[in-house]
Amino acid sequence: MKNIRVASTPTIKRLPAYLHIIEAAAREGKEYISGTVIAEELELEPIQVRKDLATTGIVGKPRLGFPVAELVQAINGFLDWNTVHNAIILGAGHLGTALMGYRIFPRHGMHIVAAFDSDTGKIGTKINGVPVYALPELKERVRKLQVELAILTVPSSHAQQVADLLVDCGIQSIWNFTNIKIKVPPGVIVQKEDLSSGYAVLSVKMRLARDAAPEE
Amino acid sequence: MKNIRVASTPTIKRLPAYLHIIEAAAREGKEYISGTVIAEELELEPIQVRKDLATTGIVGKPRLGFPVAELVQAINGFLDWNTVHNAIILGAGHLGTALMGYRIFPRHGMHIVAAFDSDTGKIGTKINGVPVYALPELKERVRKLQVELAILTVPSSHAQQVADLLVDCGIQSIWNFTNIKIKVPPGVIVQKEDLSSGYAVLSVKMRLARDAAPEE
DNA sequence: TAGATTGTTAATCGATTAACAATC
DNA sequence: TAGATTGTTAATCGATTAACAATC
Repeated sequence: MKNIRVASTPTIKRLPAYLHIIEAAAREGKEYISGTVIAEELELEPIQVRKDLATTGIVGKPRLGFPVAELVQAINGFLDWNTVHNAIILGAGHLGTALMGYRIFPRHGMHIVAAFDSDTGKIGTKINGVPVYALPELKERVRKLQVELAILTVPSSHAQQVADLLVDCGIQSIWNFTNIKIKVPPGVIVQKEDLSSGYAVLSVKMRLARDAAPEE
Repeated sequence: MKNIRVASTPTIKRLPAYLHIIEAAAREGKEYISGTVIAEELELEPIQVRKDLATTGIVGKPRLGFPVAELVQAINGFLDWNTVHNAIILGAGHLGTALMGYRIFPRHGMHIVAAFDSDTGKIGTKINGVPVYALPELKERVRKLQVELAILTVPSSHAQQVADLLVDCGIQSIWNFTNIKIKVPPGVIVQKEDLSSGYAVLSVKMRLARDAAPEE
């Protein structure tokens, strides 16, 4: 299990898309899948897919491609998606609720075991089977439930404040869905899910398309 | 208005974060902001901020920094966030509802003017002030409301089918929140918001942190 | 003035792409 | 066998970073 290589961030970001396709192939009973086929599906270059898959350590067979079952195992292993990680949601609004309902997360080892909100109407209820607690209970619940990851879906105005709380509770990893760059002590992992970035890229593409083909 | 430069995708993705900070500076009444200050706030290199800001065409003053008001205008102009774009939501579930409630979108020119869903319980109602229609009405509404952008928040299993519908209605830009790579004709812009990618990066970071500091 | 910050040009770094022998 | 696909090594491309003169 020690022959796990390093991979660049762009490579890591592409792995889930590969996994998605490879798992579909597995369900269809295919034994091998070629980098060429994956590349076509995702509109990537075959060489890029091969290079990326090389980081999993799985060797393919010329003419046939890569062994499907091994690849699924290796990618899941590389991403650590075979291990269970308990997570909590901070902010049981629509976004938080949407994430609680995502079926893929538990399939990738992420189990949302609790949500926290300041709305007394929600506290004590269950959303999608996930119990909603009040914030003062955070520390104890985190300890008891062995929470490793906190998902931040509170309003931006509360983001830093809640992040501070999380850090205080010993949370080491935060998935930040707010548009605030939160400040945390060194060592705490923060992954920012940046809607604005995506929208910016989209906006520029739309502007360029409009500029290219002016009026109708 | 023609001195808009090109910018790389990484640069475009950083611009909203810059804008966020610069607008805060504007609210505080600051006339100038230096690249150094922005860099510190975002934990980036000052040289990178300067390079990025150079694409806006705004020239800074040594010692002082960049003129705040001009930067705000230039970045918004570059991102085309001063122009109104009508958008629709496909799939009025929790994620769709969350997006309808985002206050930042209208501030960046994006107005969600309608939502579409197959749930008869939702059709005819308003969510966050946005009317929910049935899918068969799509074509007519798109035309009447002059919709430019469609936001795809349907279940993955329906993603391609709904995307086909959108293309058929003449939609040129799709913001895809499903984990499916949808197929569209050339010319149609698709921006994929990829939760799995973010989760993959986070997972690997967590694994590496764990491997680095083994057991406790 | 002194010195922090800009803008530009050059150097470095890293990711993508190309080329091609090896091979199932 | 023939040929599509792999894996490796090298070339290219593009983004980041460094260096530094110009300047407010």
